[in-house]
Amino acid sequence: MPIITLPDGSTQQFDEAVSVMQVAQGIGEGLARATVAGRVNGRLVDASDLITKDSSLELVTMRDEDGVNIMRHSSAHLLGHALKQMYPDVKMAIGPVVENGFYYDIEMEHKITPDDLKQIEKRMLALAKTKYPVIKKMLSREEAVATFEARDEDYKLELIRDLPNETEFGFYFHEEYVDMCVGPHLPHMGFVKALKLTHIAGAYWRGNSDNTMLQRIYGVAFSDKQALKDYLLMMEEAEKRDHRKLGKTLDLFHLQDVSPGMAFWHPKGTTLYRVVEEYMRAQLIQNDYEEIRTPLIMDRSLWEKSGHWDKFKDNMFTTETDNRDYAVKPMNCPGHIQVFNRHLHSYRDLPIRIAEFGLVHRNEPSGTLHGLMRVRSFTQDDAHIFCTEEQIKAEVQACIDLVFETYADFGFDQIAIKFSTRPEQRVGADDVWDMAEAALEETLKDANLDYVLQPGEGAFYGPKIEFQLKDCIGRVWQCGTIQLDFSMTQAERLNAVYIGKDNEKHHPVMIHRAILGSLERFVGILIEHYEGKFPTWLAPTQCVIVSISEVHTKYVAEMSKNLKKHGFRVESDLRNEKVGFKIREHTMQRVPYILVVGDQEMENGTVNVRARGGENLGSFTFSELVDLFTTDIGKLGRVSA
RNA sequence: GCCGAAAUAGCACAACUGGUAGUGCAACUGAUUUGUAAUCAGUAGGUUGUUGGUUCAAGUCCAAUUUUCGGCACCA
Repeated sequence: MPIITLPDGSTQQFDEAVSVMQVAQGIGEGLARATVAGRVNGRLVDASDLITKDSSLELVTMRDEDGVNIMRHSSAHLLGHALKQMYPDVKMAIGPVVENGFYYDIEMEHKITPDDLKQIEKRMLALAKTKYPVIKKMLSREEAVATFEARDEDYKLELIRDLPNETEFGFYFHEEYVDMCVGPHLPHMGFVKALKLTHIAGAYWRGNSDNTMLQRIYGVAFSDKQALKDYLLMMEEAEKRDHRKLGKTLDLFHLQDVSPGMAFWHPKGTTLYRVVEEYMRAQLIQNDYEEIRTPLIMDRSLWEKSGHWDKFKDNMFTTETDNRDYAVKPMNCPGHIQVFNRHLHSYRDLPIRIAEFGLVHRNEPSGTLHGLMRVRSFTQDDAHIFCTEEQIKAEVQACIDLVFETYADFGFDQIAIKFSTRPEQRVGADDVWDMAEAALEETLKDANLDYVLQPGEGAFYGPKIEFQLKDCIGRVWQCGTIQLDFSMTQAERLNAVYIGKDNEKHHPVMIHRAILGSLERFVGILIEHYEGKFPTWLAPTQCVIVSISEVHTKYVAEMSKNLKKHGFRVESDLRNEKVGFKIREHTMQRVPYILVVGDQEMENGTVNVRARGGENLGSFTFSELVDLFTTDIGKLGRVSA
């Protein structure tokens, strides 16, 4: 005799077990039609599921994000339904929900083409339009196995085998198609209205590169057609921000197949890169770091000793001369320890913070390269802090503060934090790892920061905190990192030493830290973040002086010279073109300020200022102009002053 | 590295089933001396990523290779 409590606090009593849908029908026909699933005592269940005891119940509709995700999940089944009709030999693997949609991994002879995708999508929508009911049945292990054996679903059978303790399996029947799933799913397919298959890709079975490669079909699905349209429009807008595209149109950098994964920086891109680097250099000085430079190529034995060779030799560039093997540095830490060890240190010297804009090379697998985001040659704003165990927390805290301050100056406030612990392949004893992990985690907790734990994802020498930023279409890129390392400084590794209070030799703790991470990647993210409309302090060209006719040439030259004296990045446009034409070009190049100079301005000793975005700020004298620029540049990229 | 797709002038793209590689913008030259998102006219520009093959004939078909794109795996 279940008593059901609804979200408004009202209760309903039933004589016997009742399904979610029946309760919905009792409340109203319209609500029943809209019901996708139920949330019973906080747990999502199918609309057909029976409630047997006293429970709270919320009806889940497509207005609920959970409802939309259920529809997405059922859309994956729908994809299976359509595929099986069109390609009877297809074997289904897994089909989960992802952000905005779903995918299904499948195996079959025929390689799906983009054209096929359209046909499959058409079939899916036609099937959905019939609003056929989805019927759920719980099957015993034997029945489940028999069902999939009859259908040659090898992958599904493997999934069942891997759940040895499970006695019952949820099966969802979509007309002649059947899929196994914990659910919940739609009561009928009429809820699927706004769906698009987006792309095909390869994916390893169970995410393991030793396994077969399957075909993965990605799709997106939304509650209604407008939401789908909005999403597709948003993706189009996002593509316009792509740093690879803007890198070309704004003449910032290019990539060329003579050097895959290594950027050629053009003058404008170099300026942008340099401003970022100089900002970081100023931060180093403020925060008591010492900047150094170390060799690009070092003897292989050093990398063997550090442990990098063992783990990463396949990804290291090497060279050989005079019968010696060298490796191009993939990290800066071994070099920094050489500089630390140039003389004996006292405990009084610690912490010692050694920084380098370190150019590193990593032979990343060819398939991973991606514009400036994943490259083979990049500069890290790297630093290593040598300190005592007592100093760890204060130093890590200072690093975290610096990360947030720096990101804020660049206009980022959405930052995800990950905390990664010991991996399987690692150096160092477990009690040392215990200590290192505890130190990092405590600092995160003390700072009241939300973070996601990633067990087993740490570096081979220590646990790490990672700071991640999103690119324009939601891909997440790691930028900053703070890693704790008790191993590299030990005698059997690179043997960094200081003399303690006890007059004995000790090995310092080393904190590896980078704020921006890879300068290349960070610049790429900046390009996308600002859509190339950089705040004035970053803009490669801060203003262009545009002459109206030839008679103004000299005045423009003088104005340009004076602005450059103040350190502004100025270009002049003296071309024999109409003003409208010149303004159009510089606007498209996203220059923050266009200064127009004609007879009037020359007479009054002023310039007419047009701000990016088209606003005319009016006439400015030279000193007013300097004030305007100085104030603007001083704001850096901060969202609020 | 794996799966799939793509590569044509500086850029964006075209060239039906194999039959003389085009268009727009940019560039260059000339005219125009111009007031806030495109002045007009002309000129030049390509061994169709590379190598090999099929064919009377290849941008187009086949093979290899390089790079790029979308994912997957990887990411010190």
